[in-house]
Amino acid sequence: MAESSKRKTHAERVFQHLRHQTKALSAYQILDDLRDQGVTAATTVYRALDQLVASGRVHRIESLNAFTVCADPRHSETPVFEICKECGDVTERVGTGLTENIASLSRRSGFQPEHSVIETRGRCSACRADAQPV
Amino acid sequence: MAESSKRKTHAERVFQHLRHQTKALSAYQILDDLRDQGVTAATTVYRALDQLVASGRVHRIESLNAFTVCADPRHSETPVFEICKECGDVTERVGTGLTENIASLSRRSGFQPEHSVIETRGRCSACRADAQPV
DNA sequence: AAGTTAATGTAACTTTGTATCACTTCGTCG
DNA sequence: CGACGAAGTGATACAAAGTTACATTAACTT
Repeated sequence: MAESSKRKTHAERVFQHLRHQTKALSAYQILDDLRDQGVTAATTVYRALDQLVASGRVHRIESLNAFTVCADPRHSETPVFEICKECGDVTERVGTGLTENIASLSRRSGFQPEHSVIETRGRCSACRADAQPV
Repeated sequence: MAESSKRKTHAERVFQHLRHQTKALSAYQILDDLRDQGVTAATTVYRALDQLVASGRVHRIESLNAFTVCADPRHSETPVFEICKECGDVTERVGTGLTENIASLSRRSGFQPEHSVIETRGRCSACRADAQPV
């Protein structure tokens, strides 16, 4: 296997696995899914997730105790996660001015924000369409 | 005891206890604190918290797995919780237009929000003052 | 080859949350 | 009054989420 000298770490495997999901996965779910790729320890999964979150490639969804890939690691705006309570899909939205909104609130209260979490639960457009009355 | 026929439930004790805190408490912390008032089961604490959250008297802080009283159960705006990473105090702020902000984002994406969580981690004004350089 | 560091594993453990079933308390209604 | 049902509580066991401590292996350096 000459060409790809990239060492494949478990962190990379975790990332790749998350990329192919539309839902956020819990650490233990990831562990289960990756057992056949040689990931056997919860510790390892958590370490991988720590790195990935620290490097901004993955987000933790606090209200689900779960993880999902970052849609676009380049921007710095605080993202909003839309969590559909029917299908469970998680969608990241960015660039909404919410960061500034929170920051301005903080200016008033004297609080210095460093990291914000915005998660909203509801129904995604697909599920709304499905549930349309006759 | 004629006048107050109110039976004191554990839910009420949990609420009263939370009222006197500046930090959010975990369910098990509450359990420990209320043992001397006869609360002995985690189940009971969780049941109490379920009720209190459902009735809007208590909020769950997702990023802490902890609970705090609602500052003002009357309004319907989505609150922002400021969590100081130094002293741990949690402060609820309301009336910032964030609800509308998220709603307008949703209008674009077709998502129908029902409940939002906004939590921001940083330093409160008191801790900033303490840490002021010479 | 030896030494160092990064990656992984094992195992035990803590914290957080739920399920089940039993028991008590209390109001209500006949 | 007494039966009955609903609400409140507890004990126990368990499941899920997360951490700690320490050993081991793979890889990189010199």
